[in-house]
Amino acid sequence: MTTTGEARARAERYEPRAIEPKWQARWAELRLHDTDLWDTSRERFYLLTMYPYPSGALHIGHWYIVTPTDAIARYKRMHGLNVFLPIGFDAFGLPAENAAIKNRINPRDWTEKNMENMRRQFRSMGATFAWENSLATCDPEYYRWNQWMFTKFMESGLAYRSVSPVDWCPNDGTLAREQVEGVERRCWRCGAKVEKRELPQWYLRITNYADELLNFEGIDWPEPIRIMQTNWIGRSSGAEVVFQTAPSDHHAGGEELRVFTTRPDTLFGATFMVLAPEHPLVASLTSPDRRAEVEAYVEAARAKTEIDRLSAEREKTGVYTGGDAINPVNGARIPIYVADYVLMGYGTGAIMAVPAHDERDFAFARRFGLPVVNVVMPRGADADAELEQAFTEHTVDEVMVNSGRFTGRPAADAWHEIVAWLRERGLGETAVTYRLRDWLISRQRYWGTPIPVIHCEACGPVPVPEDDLPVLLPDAVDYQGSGDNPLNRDEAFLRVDCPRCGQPARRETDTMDTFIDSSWYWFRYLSPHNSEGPVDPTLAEMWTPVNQYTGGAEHAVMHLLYSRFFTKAMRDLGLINQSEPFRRLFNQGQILGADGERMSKSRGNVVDPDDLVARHGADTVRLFLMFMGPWDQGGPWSPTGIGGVAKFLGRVWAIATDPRGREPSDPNSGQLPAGETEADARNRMRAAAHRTLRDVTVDYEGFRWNTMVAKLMELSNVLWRYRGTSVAGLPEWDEAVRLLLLMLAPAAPHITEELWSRRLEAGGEAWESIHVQRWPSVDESAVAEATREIPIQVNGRLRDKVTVDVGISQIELEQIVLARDKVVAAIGEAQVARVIHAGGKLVNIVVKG
RNA sequence: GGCGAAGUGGCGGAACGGCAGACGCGGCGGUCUCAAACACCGCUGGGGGCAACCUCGUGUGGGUUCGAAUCCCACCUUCGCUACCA
Repeated sequence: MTTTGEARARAERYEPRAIEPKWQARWAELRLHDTDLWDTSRERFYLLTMYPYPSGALHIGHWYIVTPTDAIARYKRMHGLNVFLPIGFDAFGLPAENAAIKNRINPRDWTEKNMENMRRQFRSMGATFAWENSLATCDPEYYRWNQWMFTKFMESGLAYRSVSPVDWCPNDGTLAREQVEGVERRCWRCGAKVEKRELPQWYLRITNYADELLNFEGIDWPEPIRIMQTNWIGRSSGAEVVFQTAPSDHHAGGEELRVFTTRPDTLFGATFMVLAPEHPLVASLTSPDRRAEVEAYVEAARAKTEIDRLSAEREKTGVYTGGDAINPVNGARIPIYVADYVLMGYGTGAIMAVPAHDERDFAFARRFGLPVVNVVMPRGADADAELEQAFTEHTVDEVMVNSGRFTGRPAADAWHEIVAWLRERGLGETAVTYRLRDWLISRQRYWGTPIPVIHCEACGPVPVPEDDLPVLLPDAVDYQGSGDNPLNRDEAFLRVDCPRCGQPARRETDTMDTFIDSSWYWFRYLSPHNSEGPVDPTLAEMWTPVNQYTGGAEHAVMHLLYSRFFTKAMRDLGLINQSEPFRRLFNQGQILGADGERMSKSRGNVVDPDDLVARHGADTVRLFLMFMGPWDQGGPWSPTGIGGVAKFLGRVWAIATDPRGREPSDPNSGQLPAGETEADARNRMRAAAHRTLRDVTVDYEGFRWNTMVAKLMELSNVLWRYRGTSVAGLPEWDEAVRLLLLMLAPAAPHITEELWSRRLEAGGEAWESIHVQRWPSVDESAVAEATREIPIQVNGRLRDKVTVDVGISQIELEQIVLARDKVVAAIGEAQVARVIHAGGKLVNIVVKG
């Protein structure tokens, strides 16, 4: 018998550091992953993963997204598809600028350096990106097309400038609405409390596409994302109703006051009205004796941050303006209040308040002692009962009360009848309102795409002519140690003549939200250096929509919604002719820090993949991330268990390189399992390999990596048991090893390539990468089984098992089953009522008594 | 408050109408070693039994079914998103 030391000296061990860089270099040299986009001979597959922000280094979360995406690419290539898997950098944005201010360096240098490091890291994981098609959004070659499209949008009216209250972060300037987070109303980037400011800003009319964005036909996206987008767009249908202001000492009256309501059936119950503090009619409605109070309230509301406005247990506040309105259905004179629970940005910024049937109005009425009039009640209820809370049910069996001519009508019908009545008199109409607002894209920051506009005193804002694009972002900037946009001080940048009238004018200094960049980048990957236009129409037609997109769900109502909008807007510019960007979307889960919190430098819980790779090798890290759990789940990072994956690869290595090796410390090593013949073993290996292939293929298709890896582990365990025995090295063994390597190749590309090349060498064959091999096909005859073990239940409880021929008839099976000792014992004195044969998989005997 | 997802061994998780706990970690016992690490072999949901086996078990309570972790109803808990949207 050999000693362990001798055995080890003989068998070469798996050493990832020795093989991974070698193959990465070889793949790059052979340009194995650059895609020939013009190849029409094969089916195309555009696989896209969300491009990263060049923060400096990849963290384990990037690996968690990219590793399986890369495995999909490799798997699809093995099916003969022409796969395009590009990567680039979301290279504009605040961290670069903040780093620049702090360290007094140029954001461009900082960004370039980070991208270089991250490219190295991507290569170290063996990712098969098409680097030839890479892009960085801070490159003028890229952002000039942001500008070009912006000017087109200006021409078509899709981009516009407007002065309105915007969310303002003291550090980061203006924010889009979805960049303000949580109850606390904090900035998504820096966490500062967000205020409201009144500023002239640029917007894109995403609301024009609200209805189209609600339609998800033809795209296969996760239900939760579709729901989130649907809720975010927030379509609600109701009616717009015109009230008139009532004349009084200080106000002439007769002015239209429009409100939006989803409950026109409750119109008779409107006992007061409420205007948002910003509403234009507030000033003229306010009576002299109330002016001081109203102005103070409006001023306070403006100064308040949203947090304050929402805090205090949502206690309702407000003041009476001294003005009144006339309810169009019954002529009632009702008071008009100002209150900040009504928002200027939604509907018309004014509401009719129906305290009996709206919780907020009810609370307000209670607080201010305003009348509550019931107008919709359950059939048979007391019409004038005093309500404890607002009655908001609106099902089928409510009837109208206190509603003039409509009293007694079913509430469901009255909804339409009242709208019809209003329509006839020109006092109202059905209307649809959206929660979605136009997209605020101005940012008072330097490191972004300059908005290509020139402000001329005579001509107003004028788009920069196409021939003058791009408006280059000046590289030499002086921050003077402040967060101010340095473009505001850059005279060379600012001074320009008006392209329309030639008079001296001034450039716009705001830059674009970086979500503009990411709203069309996948088109640009197809022709990143194209100087004719943003997209190459032929390539776009060939390759888009993207077949599969992978990335985090946190972008549900930001990037993923903007991208859909942009695709439609680009379609309407005639650039492309498709309406959706991503045919299929998969949202992987998020890897959290070991503490269960989101990974961040400030928390100090970031996991560095370089360390892990240095210790275990890229293949082990890749496989471990895939093995952790379902891909859409994510979870807290824990490295315990990575040793199990390393052990698995070590065994694969030993199986492939040393089939005759034995385990010195195992006395049974080299022996077939007790009672098993060589023929049994050969069948078993073959069956195991082909069953694994059948099942693993399904897992690959469904991105179920954890079970995929588990099944490959099972197959390796079968082979491990036979290693060193008389069947090791026989054709069945050899076939099983071959299949194991092929199935593992997309997930663990380096070790499989190494072992594959050794096989070819040993067999005297010329080298050909494992990654260009065809995915094997299942031999059904190997999978088929002659006998089957049938579990036997009595009244649903497992009592016995029996192995029978697969083709056995139910009658025969029943005879065998009922004769089994354990079954007889379990039945006892009882009577057999029924015998259930569950598809030949199980027998259940139902007994009574 | 609203919308959504999820609750299974000590842990990550399999199974998604038909043998609960695949696969792996950890733990326990053993082989090898001067020793440690590595590697290897065996056991490992709880309770009972020398054993074959019995019994209880998938957040809680009901229901449907021959049979429920899986389907239905109610509740509890956790995590995401949202937040006075008229």
